[in-house]
Amino acid sequence: MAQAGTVGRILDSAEVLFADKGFAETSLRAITSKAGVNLAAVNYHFGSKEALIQAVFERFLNLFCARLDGLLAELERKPGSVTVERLLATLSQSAAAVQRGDPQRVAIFFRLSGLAYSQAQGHLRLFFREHYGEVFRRFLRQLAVAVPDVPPMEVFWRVHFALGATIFALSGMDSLRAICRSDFGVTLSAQQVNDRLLSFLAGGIRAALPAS
Amino acid sequence: MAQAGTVGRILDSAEVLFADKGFAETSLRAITSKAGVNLAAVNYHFGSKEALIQAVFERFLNLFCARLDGLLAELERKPGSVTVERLLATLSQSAAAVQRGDPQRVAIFFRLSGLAYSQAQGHLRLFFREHYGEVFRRFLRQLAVAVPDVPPMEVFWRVHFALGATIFALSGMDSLRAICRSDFGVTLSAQQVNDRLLSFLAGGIRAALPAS
DNA sequence: TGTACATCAGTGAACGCGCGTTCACTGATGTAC
DNA sequence: TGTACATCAGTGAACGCGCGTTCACTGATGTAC
Repeated sequence: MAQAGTVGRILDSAEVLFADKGFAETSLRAITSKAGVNLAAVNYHFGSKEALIQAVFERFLNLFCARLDGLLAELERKPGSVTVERLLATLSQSAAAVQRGDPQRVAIFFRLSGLAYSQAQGHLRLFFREHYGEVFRRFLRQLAVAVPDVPPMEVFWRVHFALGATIFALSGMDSLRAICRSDFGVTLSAQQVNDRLLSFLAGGIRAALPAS
Repeated sequence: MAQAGTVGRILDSAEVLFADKGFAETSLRAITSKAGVNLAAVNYHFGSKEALIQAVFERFLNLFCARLDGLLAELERKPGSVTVERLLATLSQSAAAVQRGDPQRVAIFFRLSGLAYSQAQGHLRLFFREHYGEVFRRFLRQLAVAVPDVPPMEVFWRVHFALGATIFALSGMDSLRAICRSDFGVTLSAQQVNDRLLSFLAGGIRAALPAS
């Protein structure tokens, strides 16, 4: 992450600053000075700030989706044994593929996802659906098989609820861990938070259906 | 919402525009021209843009917390009968108190909450904990009683997971309902989405504890 | 091997624009004597 | 009742600043003949 070329250094700096402050609040000047490159280099290599934001996401999502795709293919080869827990663990592992040496990058990934979701209703959401909708539907299909008592449409909703809980919890994980430490005197590791989250999600996905 | 004074008209316009585009992306010029007031009026009445953002939240949170406080006090008078479902319904009702005639305002409230959470790690989070931490802890206490099998620290985490699912789902509700309609041919009402969310949350809060 | 030209990463300085904020001012209403 | 002054909501125009973007330029490397 240090000796990369100009393009790589811009991406490295941009993802950290974006995750920290948000897209609008991070200027190209901040990014390029952190990266040690010329201000004009962003527009030279990426074309615009918006395109840079997209490129930052692309680097994360390509790693994540490639891993997820591979793991889902593996699971498809042994049907019947696929449980909710195993599918959730699959997502966990895919997110870990994003690390590239720096464990902090998983947190950055989730903070960026949270930002992308709440801001920028437009271009990023579209970009996501276009490039990664296929993997997502593949995951949904397997999950529907794992919980045969829950109709597909209910699975759809519950996955989105779960997505919200995940992004929200993991993007604010550091503050939550600090509060937990001061309120309960217990210091949880990231892994322990993750285990708790997965239990919660599995419980939600398998919950009793609402009376209709 | 039409014939209010300058201060009210500014707040009304600001909350809609902030919810739609985010804080940084909404200019005071956009707010004041929508409100039909002079640009300088924001700084005259509120002091700064940041103070305006805080005032927008204050108006929502005062309504929400007043209602929640009242309902929790009622529940405390009849202990023993307090269930997870009833506590979640209490939150639902409190959120509805925010409407003030316009049903859209609940969605605005949640979109703003989502924005506040992911952006602006600083002043808003602090403001929230300072002014509304007491009601929040009161709610946590009652919830811990309702699920005696789940230790308080686990309740803490699960409530934050639930908060994430809620803010995420409700702030993006319109898009999710559109996807649901196109993928499953079913049009759900806001109330139906809400019922599904509450089932999911109850399942998550009552889930089996992770193996430690 | 030498020369002319093309390509391309990167640069430094400037551009115009929209932003939040400020300031001197107006006009209406209230208060003191 | 009349006059002088204070208060306050609101205004119009301008301020300086930081922003994303552009542009003419440099210097190194590759290619053609």
